[in-house]
Amino acid sequence: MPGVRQAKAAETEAALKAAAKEVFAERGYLNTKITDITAAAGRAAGSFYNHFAGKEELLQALLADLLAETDVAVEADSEHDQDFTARAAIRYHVAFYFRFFRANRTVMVALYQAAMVDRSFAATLNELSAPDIGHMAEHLDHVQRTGHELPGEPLAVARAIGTLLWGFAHALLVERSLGDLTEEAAVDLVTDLIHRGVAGRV
Amino acid sequence: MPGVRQAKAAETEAALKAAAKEVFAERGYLNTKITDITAAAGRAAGSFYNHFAGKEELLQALLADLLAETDVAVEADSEHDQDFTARAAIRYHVAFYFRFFRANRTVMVALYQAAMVDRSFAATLNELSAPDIGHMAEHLDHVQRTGHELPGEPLAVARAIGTLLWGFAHALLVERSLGDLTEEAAVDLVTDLIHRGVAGRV
DNA sequence: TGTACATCAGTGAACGCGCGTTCACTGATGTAC
DNA sequence: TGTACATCAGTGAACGCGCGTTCACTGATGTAC
Repeated sequence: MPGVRQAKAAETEAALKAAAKEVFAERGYLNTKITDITAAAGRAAGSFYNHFAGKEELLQALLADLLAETDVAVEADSEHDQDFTARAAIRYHVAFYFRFFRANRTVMVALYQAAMVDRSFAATLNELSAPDIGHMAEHLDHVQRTGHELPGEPLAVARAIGTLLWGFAHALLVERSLGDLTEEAAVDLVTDLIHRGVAGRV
Repeated sequence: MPGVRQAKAAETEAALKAAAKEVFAERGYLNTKITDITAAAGRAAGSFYNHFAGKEELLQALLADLLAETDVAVEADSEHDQDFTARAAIRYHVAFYFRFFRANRTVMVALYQAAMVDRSFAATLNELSAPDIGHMAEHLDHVQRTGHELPGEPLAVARAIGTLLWGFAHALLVERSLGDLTEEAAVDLVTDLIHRGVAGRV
């Protein structure tokens, strides 16, 4: 049975990643020690370094996994209503964002925490959101060209929307500081805010 | 000259606080070592513990100072237009928030970073924003009672606005991820978003 | 198919760095008489 | 006003804990012949 070694090693690496996600979710990236991860994965401390140079590299691996999975989902999402004056089009985007955030919150929040301490992760986070922002800016540009008065430059408005989306998803799904608001209600609220803000009326 | 000791001690404490702010602003709360603070203040490491039990307590002292100063400013702010359907009323609030954030960003961001690592600071931050949110919720309640259709419950909308304000001020004044957008333009953009979102039209 | 050797993932005790925290000491300020 | 002693803020070297990281060792897998 050739490749048994490789398979075992891959298994250990996967176990470390899975354990890292668990323990990040539980106590946060910044509060997590290497030995917390290896313990949760049921491996010896030294084993970690067969796979990752440190906690940062592990996080980057988690991000790489996330991006690999997400490419597919974004592909499927590319066929959507372009007209940002239509509430349904905005809602679709907002719901997509919330779904993405919920599915990947552990890694997203870990990245965010890492960014507090390490400039390179801050840059990574910016790069991550850039395509989304650009995408929204295009939609907004179209809105503007069809005669609507935006509250600012398309790019600036897109950034504002990005901020609102992140902040709201974070408040709802991480801080849980939005009372008993359901995700549905949150999506509707954010959708309305954006829709009104963009299209200029109810 | 009685009280010279007290005065010297108070001076050292003030120097430590001032140095802490500097060094927090420079490299962030989480990346700051006790000895970074004492070095910046030109004191010996051991001196720190004559004044604070640790970095957390120092941060709480900075917060206490901030709150003491701010009480006055908020007092002066209490005479404002209550009608949140008026753009000017919203703009006043937004501008006030941005001014506050800019004046106190170092401590606010330090608190935010501390909250990533320490639940009790997360609670502190929530308590800090609670009055503001409540205040806005009242305004929104009034808007609702005068026949406007809000995008959600007043409290939920107030929280959304709080999220938007924090996120935008943070992006503009800390991350500097909003391009060359000026603070004026940012205030106008956020004002428009809120105004349209709340009042339902331009 | 079997034997001998090489390679490698995993182990966990040990090492050592960084940094928070302590503490014996100093010199100045305060108090008692 | 002066002297003797007490108190206290500040000092910085030393201590020690926590944790990341290493490394000699083990046992299993792979390779050569």
